[in-house]
Amino acid sequence: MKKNKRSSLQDIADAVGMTKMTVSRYLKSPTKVSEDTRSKISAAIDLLGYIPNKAPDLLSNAKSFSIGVLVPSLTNQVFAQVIRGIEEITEPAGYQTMLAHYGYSPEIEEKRVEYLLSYHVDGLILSETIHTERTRQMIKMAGIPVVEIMDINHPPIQYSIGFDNIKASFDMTSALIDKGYKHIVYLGARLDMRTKLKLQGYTAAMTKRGLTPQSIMTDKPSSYSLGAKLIVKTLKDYPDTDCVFCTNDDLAIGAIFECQKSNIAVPEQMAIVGFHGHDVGQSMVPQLASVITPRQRIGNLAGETLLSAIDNKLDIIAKDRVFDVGYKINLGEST
Amino acid sequence: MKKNKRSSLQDIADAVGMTKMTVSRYLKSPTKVSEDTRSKISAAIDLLGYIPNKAPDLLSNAKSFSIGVLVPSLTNQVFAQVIRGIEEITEPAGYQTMLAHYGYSPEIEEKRVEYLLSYHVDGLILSETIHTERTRQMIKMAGIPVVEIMDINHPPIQYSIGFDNIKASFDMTSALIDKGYKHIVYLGARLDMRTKLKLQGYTAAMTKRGLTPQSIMTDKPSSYSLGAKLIVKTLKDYPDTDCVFCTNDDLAIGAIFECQKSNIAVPEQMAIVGFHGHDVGQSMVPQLASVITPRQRIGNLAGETLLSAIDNKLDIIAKDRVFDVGYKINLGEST
DNA sequence: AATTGTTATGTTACAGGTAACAATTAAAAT
DNA sequence: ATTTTAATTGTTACCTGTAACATAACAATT
Repeated sequence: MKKNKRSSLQDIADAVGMTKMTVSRYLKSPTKVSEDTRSKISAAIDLLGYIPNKAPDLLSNAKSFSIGVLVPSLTNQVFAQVIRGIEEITEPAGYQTMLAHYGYSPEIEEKRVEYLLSYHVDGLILSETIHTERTRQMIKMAGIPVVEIMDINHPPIQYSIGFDNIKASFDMTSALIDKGYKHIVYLGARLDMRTKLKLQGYTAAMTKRGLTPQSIMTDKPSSYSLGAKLIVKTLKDYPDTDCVFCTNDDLAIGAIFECQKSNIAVPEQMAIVGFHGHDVGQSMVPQLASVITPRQRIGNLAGETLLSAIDNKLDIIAKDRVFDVGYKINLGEST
Repeated sequence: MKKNKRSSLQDIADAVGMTKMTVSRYLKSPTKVSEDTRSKISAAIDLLGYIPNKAPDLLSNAKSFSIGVLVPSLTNQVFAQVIRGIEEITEPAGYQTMLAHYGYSPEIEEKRVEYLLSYHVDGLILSETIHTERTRQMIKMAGIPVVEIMDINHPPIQYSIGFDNIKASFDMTSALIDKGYKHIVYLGARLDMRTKLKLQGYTAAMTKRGLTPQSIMTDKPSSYSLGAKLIVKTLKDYPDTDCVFCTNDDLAIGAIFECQKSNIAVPEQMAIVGFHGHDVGQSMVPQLASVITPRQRIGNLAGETLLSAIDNKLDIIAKDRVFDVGYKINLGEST
């Protein structure tokens, strides 16, 4: 089943009685070889079935026309949209995306960065601002452009594109307080950096307005069912609660479903708020209050920045390495 | 910013006054070099920061310990779960996943297959049974194991793992008819093969029971909002409708939300049914009726089958190349 | 003292495509 | 007829790690 090795340029060349150089030329710029040769090589390729080989490209220091994209999770729709945004830019420019995920762990991220660099990607997009020391060292050694996305609270390695999670969370909390809520509880899952930043913003807003911050945190991964569990726990631990601010939409939607099951009126008895503005939440009844973040735009900008950096076109932006895309507060129908 | 080339084994070797062969030995099996050399090389690597290089591996015909996984879409949660299932098996076995998507297009799939093969993946998992001629030829030439997943209605290239979309759709439709629904409309989006197979099963069941199959099809990609639009169109085009069978959960959930907005009682006035059994649908109120498919299990089995084939352990299964994982009909609360 | 065994390291060759330069041939210009 | 130019193809060298084999140095055994 697997004996006959795939054919190389040499095999094609032998078949037509020429050198592989000529075959190489045929593939890269057909007009550089004679009409006659062209058709002979074409026939030989049809017969023998040539599959391109990336190995020599990597071996020489040629551009690989591939970029590495690292996201924490593939099940998280937020990143699916970011990826789409990236590829909208990089695909038309001829770059292949090498995608990997690291389950929110800096150690796994390190392994993934090594993996991507071992394939000589021309640039890297990371979804995190926290990295291991070796991750940073490898990136520096590789000497390729890097764009960090999603949060802009840490100084970037090179460029960063995202929004201020602390401020977003602060603003949403303030808006909820303005609307009259007094007992707002923050629900956090998967204790990654962004969850912590949002808690920080929430806490600051509550404290500033003389209210007591209260939170329920778990390191379990987010899911609808976890949202359901957390709202139950909230009602038990903090019976006065009139609003829950969830670290993401999945938790919030799960919480709403649970309230619907238990006949708790949303928002009359319980206001529920999420983060990011997922499609589900925005389409559902009641429409979920959420911090709407421009995921696709982040992807677009990350792609553009990376490509510009790869092409050394970034002297101008060099001073302005952090790009804030902002966010929008939507109080929806669930508050 | 990008002058200093990353260091090669030769650079490390030069730094400690040895040949790169010794450095190579140190990396692969440290005990093969002397204690003294070991610490010197280790120090040099720390200083110069060696990043592994896949190029020579690819160039020689060494196993790459990578597998290619092709999914139609990353935004589709179904495939996110399949991927998780695959990696649960392949990661611990030391294989890296090279992931690519092709937007339901056989032509793009062809490009992606070429891309993956150009990186010498050891095996391939495809989410489709329809491929271009060149895709098939390349796979044959490459001589690597291939597993096709999701549907088992077409004879596989080598192995296939999934379920019978026609039968699943037939069974669900029959169950709906049994429950008393008479005017069931099928809603289809993104007219890929599986949508068509499901329509086929639906049509067969309706016809068999003396009912008139009616469908609304669009080639737009599935989304919640499309589900909303389609239910509106259904009510206009087929006012008698008492049940809609959607080609996937996204459409169904969008339809339910729309009904909730328009005060159409689900299921009393309109029953709504989806396909796959997404978390959202299973958690929501009312719980969505759906064909529950074992996505993660498909991934697990695909991973296991592929690894076995890579290790040439599949003489036994060779006769039994199609694996049916089945499905479950859940009539939920939305019927 | 001569032989064998062991350990550590070195040498050579190879995988496949392409840049850079060289060579050949035919056609065009003097 | 001779030189110039253009078009086409060939040659060489290179990128990097490792398998396979070779060698060196020294310890252990007879």
